[in-house]
Amino acid sequence: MPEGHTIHRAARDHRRALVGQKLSVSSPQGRFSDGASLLDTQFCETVEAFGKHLVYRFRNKLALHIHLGLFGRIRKQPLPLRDPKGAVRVRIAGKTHFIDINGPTICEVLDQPGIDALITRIGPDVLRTDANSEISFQKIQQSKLPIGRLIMDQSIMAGIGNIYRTEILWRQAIHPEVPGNEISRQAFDRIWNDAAYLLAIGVKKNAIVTVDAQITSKKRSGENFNIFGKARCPKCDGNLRRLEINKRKVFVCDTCQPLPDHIS
DNA sequence: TTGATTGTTACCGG
DNA sequence: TCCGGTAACAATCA
Repeated sequence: MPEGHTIHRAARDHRRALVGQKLSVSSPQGRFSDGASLLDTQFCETVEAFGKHLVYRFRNKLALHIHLGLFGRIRKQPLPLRDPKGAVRVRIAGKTHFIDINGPTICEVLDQPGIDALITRIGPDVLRTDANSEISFQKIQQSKLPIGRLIMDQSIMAGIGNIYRTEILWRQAIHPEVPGNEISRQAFDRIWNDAAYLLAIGVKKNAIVTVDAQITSKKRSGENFNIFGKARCPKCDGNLRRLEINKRKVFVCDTCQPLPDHIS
């Protein structure tokens, strides 16, 4: 696994807690399909992420595939086991800690062909050093859809979510409604590189932080945004505009992210 | 109790 | 085939 690789929204030491350990994997609320094949005590060989998908590979050559969706959470706690809090779909217990996975939208056991199909289905992951960004650029260049939609399409490029979409485009002074086929190679590279930079920070801090300097972290979670959910642009102090792309909120500063003249 | 939300997929129709 | 729209699903918090 490439170093520095993300485990989406998971605790930083999640991997260390699992890899190489003898684990008991259970499904307290019976929600993963084919669970029986993983219920026996197993060694976890790797925990790897492909975009927002998590893959836990076990020595028996099967893998647990998790996608947290909007609401899923991973919680790690020291042993001894406690009662599950909320809807725990999977519980993984190691030597010193146990991990509860609450409310994932995908929770299934895959064999190798299944994993291969998953990796093929999603686009290049901005956090992977082996990602081929050229594939993403080609798809964007061939599309008239707004760039704000394209960079969040996980089959085009994997990793960016709704908050990062707004924040990256603001940081790179690109209006979210510019069509993909009007995005230059240079602009695409800035988006890709900024995404890789910000997501790596997110992995390290286990929080979404898109401001450059460590300003106040008055938020409980430690998260810090420039314009997402805000009223005024921190750069020009102008009013931000709120729009919707794909039924999701997007913020834009029309001054700092000008739309080309020929686009109304 | 209600609404909003760091997400994805399936399906339909133009 | 592409693209927009809608619905379904999920858990938690304010």
